[in-house]
Amino acid sequence: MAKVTINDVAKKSGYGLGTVSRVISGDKSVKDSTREKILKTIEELHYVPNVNGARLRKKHSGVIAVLVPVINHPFFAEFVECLEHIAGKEGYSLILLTSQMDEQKEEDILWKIRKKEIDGAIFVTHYEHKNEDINGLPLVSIDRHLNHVVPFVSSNNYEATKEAIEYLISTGAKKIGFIGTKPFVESEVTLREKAYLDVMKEHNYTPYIVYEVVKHGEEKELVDKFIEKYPDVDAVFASGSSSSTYIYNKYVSMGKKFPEDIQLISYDGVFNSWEDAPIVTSIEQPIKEMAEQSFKILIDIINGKEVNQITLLKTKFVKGKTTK
Amino acid sequence: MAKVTINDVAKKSGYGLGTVSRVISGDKSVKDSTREKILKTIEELHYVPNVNGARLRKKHSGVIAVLVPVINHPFFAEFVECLEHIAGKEGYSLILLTSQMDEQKEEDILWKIRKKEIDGAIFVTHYEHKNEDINGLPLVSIDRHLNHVVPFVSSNNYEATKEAIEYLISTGAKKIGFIGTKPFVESEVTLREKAYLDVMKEHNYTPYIVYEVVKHGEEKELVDKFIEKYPDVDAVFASGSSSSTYIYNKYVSMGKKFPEDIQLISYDGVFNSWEDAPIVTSIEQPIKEMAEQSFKILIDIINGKEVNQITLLKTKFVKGKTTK
DNA sequence: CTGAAAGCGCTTACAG
DNA sequence: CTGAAAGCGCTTACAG
Repeated sequence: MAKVTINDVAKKSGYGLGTVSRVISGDKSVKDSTREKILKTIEELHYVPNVNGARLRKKHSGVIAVLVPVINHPFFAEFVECLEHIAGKEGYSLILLTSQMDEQKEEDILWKIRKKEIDGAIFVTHYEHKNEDINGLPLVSIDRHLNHVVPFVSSNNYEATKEAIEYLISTGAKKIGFIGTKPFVESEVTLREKAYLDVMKEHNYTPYIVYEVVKHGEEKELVDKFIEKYPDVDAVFASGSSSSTYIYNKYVSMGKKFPEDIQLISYDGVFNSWEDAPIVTSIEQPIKEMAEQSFKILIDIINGKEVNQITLLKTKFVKGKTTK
Repeated sequence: MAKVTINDVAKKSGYGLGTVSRVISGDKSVKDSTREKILKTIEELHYVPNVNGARLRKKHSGVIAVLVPVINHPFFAEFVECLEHIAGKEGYSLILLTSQMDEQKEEDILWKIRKKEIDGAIFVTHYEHKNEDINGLPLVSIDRHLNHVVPFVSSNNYEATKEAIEYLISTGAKKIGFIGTKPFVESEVTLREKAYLDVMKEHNYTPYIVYEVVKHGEEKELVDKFIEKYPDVDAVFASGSSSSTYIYNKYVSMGKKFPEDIQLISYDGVFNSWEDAPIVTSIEQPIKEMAEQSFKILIDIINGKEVNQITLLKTKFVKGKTTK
């Protein structure tokens, strides 16, 4: 049970450790008969290569990290799940970090790169970073253009929101409200509010808006506030799916009927598979594609390739039962 | 920008690399004035220790892994989130693996231990493992006694379910149904069905049960099947919270009133924070404590300490609006 | 196609 | 309190 190393395999098989290493890494330049013998020895000895030796020597780890504010949230959970799947398929391990309970995690992820624990990271950052801290590091940002250097992946927030609001107008909605969690920092997500305001202005509609910074998991407060402040709107746009179920239930319990009395559209369109079919009309983000793209871009950066700084992916308008 | 190593720090500061290493690791035996000088040099050089050198030498990685079937599920998401928080606080990195899309991940996690990528793992295993594959590895299982060697952490499934069913009986329920996802393998979770059947028998009640193996995310099928098969029950016990919202909505849409016409209790009691307050009466698992315990046990194993093979944590009965 | 050698960047007894 | 040396387990030019 003493740990067996590549040296033991070399000795027992009668070959040099270079050759053993080549067999392990799948190097083509090894004679078939040699490979077979070495493979047999590996089996006999129950040899398992130690990754830390390899990582030290090769100068990369085959590990990436993903940072999200929270994991128990439909969008982030789905995103991380997709990413884990892709990373696994491509032979990468995935380290998970959540930042809402501990801001420090955003720093941690940078340090993990510097100390060679990971080759790079994909993050949904909510805090500020100095350029000097992030420049040159293999990073991909979701929804946020950090410093015009770190590439980011997002959805077409502006256009999608604009279309949604215009759709509401086309159905005859007169008093259209907006409920949104304001990002801690400048981000693509802020374009949802901008699109809303732009359309309101264009049509000479009065905006009814509650848009504040709250933590994930506390979106309900905004909804309650909105309903109290603007009890008589006839349509609501919710920027973020996490509150849409709550909004829906709230109006139902007030005796309002969808879509006759009130309409609702939410961004994200993540509905938990254990709930009923999509009830709320929503702008569905291409989460899987976002995960694929951000992974691909990160790997390209790691491999020194050129990458696009901006990647905006198309959302899908999914009609549910909350709009006319 | 050439990478700076511990040697550079030693040279520039005028000390040996052993001393530099001691400063980095916080060894007390270094003179204060020496420490300061070396710290200053580290700063000047922007030196960041390479973990792979240390890991190779120290023979452990400071990384653990968690494996769950899926992450986009209230129980697992919450569990992983708690675990990530604890691991981070204790200086461990956490690798995430999800197995439902790819069974192979369960093997992967074992290999990661053998190749020294991680020091150990906590897993919610759904597949079979040979004893020879897992014995001696630092593992903690959730909800499942794999082989009477791997320690496991679970909740008091049997007692909690028994109490819940008896509660339903005490309120006058006569036709009590059970909807559950059957685990792929023997597990503590199977005790929920056993408790249900035991109570039914004891009271001479007829059991109405739908209990089948389905994937996470496909629990709805069981619900639909149950309702079709037993349309006239007056109480339902759902083993697993993931379908309780669906069950609730389903009966409501059928025109039934909770708790007058039908009662509902679900195991888990995870409700998403973005939904309304707990509506469904539930048996709430102490997820945070389960994460803490499994982490602690894993670290103890890694450090060669003795650990209990069985850890059953107490659930909490949370009365909602779906029971009398 | 294969071997011998150098070296990745650390830590840890050991000696003083 | 500190230094010099050995070694953790690999990979990769280099030479043949």
